[in-house]
Amino acid sequence: MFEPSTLKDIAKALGLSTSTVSRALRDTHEISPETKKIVLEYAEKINYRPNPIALSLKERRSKSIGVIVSEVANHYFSQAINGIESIAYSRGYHVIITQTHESYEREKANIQHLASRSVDGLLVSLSAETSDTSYLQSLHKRGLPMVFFDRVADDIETHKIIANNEKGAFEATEYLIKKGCKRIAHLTSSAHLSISIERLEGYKQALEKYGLPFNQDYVKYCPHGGMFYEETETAVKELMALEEKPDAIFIAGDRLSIGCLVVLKNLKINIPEDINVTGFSNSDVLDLFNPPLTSVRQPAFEMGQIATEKLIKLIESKYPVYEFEKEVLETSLQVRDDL
Amino acid sequence: MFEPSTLKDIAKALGLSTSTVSRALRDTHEISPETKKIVLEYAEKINYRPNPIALSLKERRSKSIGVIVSEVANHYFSQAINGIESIAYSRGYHVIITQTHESYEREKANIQHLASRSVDGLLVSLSAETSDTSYLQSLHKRGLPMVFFDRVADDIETHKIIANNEKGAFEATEYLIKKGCKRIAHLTSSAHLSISIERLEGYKQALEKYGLPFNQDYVKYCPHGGMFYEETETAVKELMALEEKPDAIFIAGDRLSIGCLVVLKNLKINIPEDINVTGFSNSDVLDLFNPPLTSVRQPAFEMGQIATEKLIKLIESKYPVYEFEKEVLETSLQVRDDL
DNA sequence: TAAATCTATGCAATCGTTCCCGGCTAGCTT
DNA sequence: AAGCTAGCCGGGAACGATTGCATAGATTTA
Repeated sequence: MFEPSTLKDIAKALGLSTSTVSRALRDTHEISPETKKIVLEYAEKINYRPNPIALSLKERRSKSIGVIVSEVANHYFSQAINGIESIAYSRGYHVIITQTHESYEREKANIQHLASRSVDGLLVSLSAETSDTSYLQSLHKRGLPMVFFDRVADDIETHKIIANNEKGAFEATEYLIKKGCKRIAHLTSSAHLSISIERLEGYKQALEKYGLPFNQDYVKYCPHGGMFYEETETAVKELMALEEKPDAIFIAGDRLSIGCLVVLKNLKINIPEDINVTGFSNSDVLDLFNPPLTSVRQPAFEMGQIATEKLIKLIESKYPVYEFEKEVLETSLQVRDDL
Repeated sequence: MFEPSTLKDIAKALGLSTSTVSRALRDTHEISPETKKIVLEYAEKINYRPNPIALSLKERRSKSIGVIVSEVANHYFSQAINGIESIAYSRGYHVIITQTHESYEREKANIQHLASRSVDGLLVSLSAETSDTSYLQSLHKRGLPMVFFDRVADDIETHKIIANNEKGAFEATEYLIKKGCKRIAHLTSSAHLSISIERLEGYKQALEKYGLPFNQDYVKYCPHGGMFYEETETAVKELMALEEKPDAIFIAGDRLSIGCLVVLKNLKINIPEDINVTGFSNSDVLDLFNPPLTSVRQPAFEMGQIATEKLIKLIESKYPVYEFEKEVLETSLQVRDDL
């Protein structure tokens, strides 16, 4: 079943050699116009398509890039993926998407699977659980091109595309402060993630600017990025059990933001009466939420595009690249006040 | 850069032939235990991994399956993809996801790209725009295994996994009727999609059972599945411009349901005062919406799993398969009343 | 003791494609 | 007329892995 035609088939049918057929199809100058015409017409007729696997073997590249994200069911990542695809397909590259579900083990397995399947490069956003990136290091040292986006590994020298997390976090916290909140908690993903560190920093800076004290008890981490309901629930409960209950929460991630709203609803904690909330999210439908959630939005699509462009440039570079850039894109605060 | 080691490298280093090395690694009985040990240890040391591309060329299969959905940023599809991955990876298959964004052209391009990249099989959910499936037909005739899920092509003989759309639609409509609605509109995707036809049928049956008249003006199609805001907006506006305004809308899809809520909000049409709404959706956070949306939920994860199992069975079958099944899974009505 | 069997290994073809190299036949130059 | 070049084409190696067959030496058997 399903036996695609090969060069050899054409050669046999036309009484030519495979090399002639190959050259005719690739439009080399050393094939006579008549032969070319015959070959092209026959190839068209039997709908010949070169076998990409054979090509990959010969060219030692697969024209495909691997993408590692925590999950596609995340507004930020699904938008970033659209950006990635838009560039990749226009440049003739395949996109293979894998999900870590915030698990280090799955991340490692997926990436090694991709690398051994000969993807030409990797677009990586680390999982929440990942703190050890040595396996990535070794792939990188062996010359596999990779570009990080969103959640980057600081100890690997390559291109990185991130949002201005500090400023985004600053603005979100400032927004809460200007609404009159005094005790602002911070719910975030795992502590070693680059985005967690940067967003925490922005949060701290806003507190400092407005003369509010920083209280470590107000910072709650979710090592699994809120993949389990219980994780988020515990964090919220701990916050609400504090002697000095927070009057606001700034949330550092897309999944976490929505997860936190669910928890608050289930715990019958009302927004904004009992507590104010704002967070990072790229969801388009936050307006529909009750109450609407003011959010920090990242330029996900553009981040995906830029990361892919840089990756393809790395892949197609004739010489090893040693100059790497960290591109920082601005976020935007989407104010949704329940007036 | 990045030159993985090959059988030849090992053979040369150890003074053996590639065939011996190959056999030693595959643990054939005809290699002496000592040789095996030496080869295995050396392979381990240099971290040898067989080149999957060379293997694909030889075995004439790639151990990868292609998935075609409208978009991953859709709760139904992202859950289905998780189901697909869970089975595929456990069976050693790669998953390549492509998005059509409801466009026929992109669907065709993606599928032909996948087929020419030698995926071993296809998991297909048709785009809203697709009515001509002849290009799929021809691939199928040439022997490429494929399984449809959710949005199926009736004229292609293969396995199909769908939800009980008729019953789901019936229950949703019935729910609206029991709430007292008399003029129930139906907002749906493009008319030729299998799910549209089945859901319309369930809607009609509910109307009939409860003695309500069927009015064609109350049925609005979105040929692009609501990919553009304007498309949904126009449909809703047309409904609300009718002489006998509907007092409820039953919506036939995930994206459409959420899109419709956004439109209603922007048009300042209030739920449930001005109109009642219910629809198909697999979103986990509908509870957070204002007002909450009662929805029909499909067993997306299971559908993905079953489709993948059947596809792999097709792929690995030694003989051509002519007996195909249509598996129908039950939906569940998630009642969310704003009491 | 010679033949048969067995063990351990190497050779070479194969998958589909590209490309280097070399050969042949014109036609052109001197 | 002999040599040269250009145009056109085929042969075969290579990419990395598997595998049927051949073959070497060692061992067993009649």
